[in-house]
Amino acid sequence: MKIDPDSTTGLSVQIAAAIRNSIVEGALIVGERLPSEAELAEQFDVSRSTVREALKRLAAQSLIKTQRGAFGGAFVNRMSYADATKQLVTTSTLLLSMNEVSFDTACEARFALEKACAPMAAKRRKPKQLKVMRAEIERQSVANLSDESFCTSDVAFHLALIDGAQNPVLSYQLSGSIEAMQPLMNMITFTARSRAEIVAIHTDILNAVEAFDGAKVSDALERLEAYTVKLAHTVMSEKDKARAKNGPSIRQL
Amino acid sequence: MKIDPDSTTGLSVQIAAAIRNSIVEGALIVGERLPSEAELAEQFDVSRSTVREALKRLAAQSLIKTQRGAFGGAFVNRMSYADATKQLVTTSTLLLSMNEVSFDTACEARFALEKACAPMAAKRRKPKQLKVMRAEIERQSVANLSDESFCTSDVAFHLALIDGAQNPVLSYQLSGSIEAMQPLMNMITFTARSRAEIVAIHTDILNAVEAFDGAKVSDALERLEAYTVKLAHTVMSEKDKARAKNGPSIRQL
DNA sequence: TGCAATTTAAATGTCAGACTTTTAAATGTC
DNA sequence: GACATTTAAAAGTCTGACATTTAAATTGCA
Repeated sequence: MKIDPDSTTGLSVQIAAAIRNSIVEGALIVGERLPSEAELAEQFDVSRSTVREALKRLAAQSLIKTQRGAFGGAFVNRMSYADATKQLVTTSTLLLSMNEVSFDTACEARFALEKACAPMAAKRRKPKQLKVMRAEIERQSVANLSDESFCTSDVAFHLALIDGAQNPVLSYQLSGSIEAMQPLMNMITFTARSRAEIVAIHTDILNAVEAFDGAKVSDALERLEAYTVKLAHTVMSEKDKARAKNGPSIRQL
Repeated sequence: MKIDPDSTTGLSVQIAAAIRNSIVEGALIVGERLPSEAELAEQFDVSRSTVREALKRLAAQSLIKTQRGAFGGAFVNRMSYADATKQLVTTSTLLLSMNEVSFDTACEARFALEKACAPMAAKRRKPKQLKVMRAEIERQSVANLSDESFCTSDVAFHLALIDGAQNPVLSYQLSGSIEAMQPLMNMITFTARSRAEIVAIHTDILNAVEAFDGAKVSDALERLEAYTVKLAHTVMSEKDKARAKNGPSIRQL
């Protein structure tokens, strides 16, 4: 673990990279305690603040966790599915919101992945997933639900569906593309009619999953994708019309 | 953007969260310059070092980039696909290496996603992707190639395949699951025979993609998955035997 | 002896202030 | 006008101090 004080890259960046490598390569294993900040400062021949900045970088990536007090310090963190999902959602959300990704492209990716998951989910689903899906459909049917709550429930429904595949890696990967789309979905105002349509398709999915019928799930997902895209286009073209009347917008989809 | 000095969570964590929210919610837009560290310190009523630690956390997530010198400062970063992919690969790699995820589970997830992508790739692929795939097959056929180089080329081949779908979001998502598996694949020693088998399947994929035949691509991917799993099991059971002779191992797959 | 309260020491967290380096704009010079 | 110099703003780094937290060690008491 050596760093170059004359490099143009900052010292704290180099130190973070050095420690990150040690973790990825297995030289530092889960739960292991790193040397104290003071010791690291001496080892790398930098000040304690520089070491701290490096450690904060690693903490932001969930690579380490710090604990205060005697016998505290920085410990290599076991990356949990929850940690990883949080990271993935933040990254994906920003990627989508900052890169003029069209709604259609994001939607296509999301449903392509979900459809890949559907047959497995239909085959392996447990009562637990059916229960969650049913509960979310109930919630979505409530009349006075806000658009945002509707979207949140929608996300929960689909996460339950993919959980049915009983593959945590798949759940992790998919949760990224599904949750990251929520800000985009939140832009849509759901009329009572469109909600009824979506709930109907969700019900089809639930029934198909319950019947272990993967093909039917895929079919329903395809319909849902088509309907979602159509809905988004309608909403967006209406907003376009409003924009044309009210002058240039501040931000576009 | 307010923080609570009496909270148990650290000040730099709170400040990072506050700024992150401003970015995610759109209050700070891409390219915008944050106040200088000194100004932020005054605004939040903390020391400059605390502000710096907060900024380093955000920089580690590619949310901001800092520039030195006059008219420098911290700027909201446009999350690029490259940035996002790097984050995703780091996270996924650690998730897989630290959580006793079975090879089969990771492999299943990876191929499920890739199969989802295959029909689209077959339909839309451009000469560019064919060219890359062909070049990588060439590389994989070289006799004296190291196992690691073989794996690297394997990754490049599959990335080219999914690029064929012409959906950058999909490419981003998939690159995570494919690249993150590389450390697991690197544990396998590829015999000349197994390499020949893999190259043969890759060639089938290339030909099917060239012929716009999505079904054939999916079929080939299924064979590749089965073969990969079989190969991994063979290697692992042999390592198990070696372990049984040589005593307990330090790390298991 | 056994347990509860207290002390202690080792860490991280925070602060304050100084100095270094980088960088672009402003200024000066030919 | 083109080029060199100065300047000022900002991040990067260093030093040293103090605050806070925490678990272990010690002490005190029954």
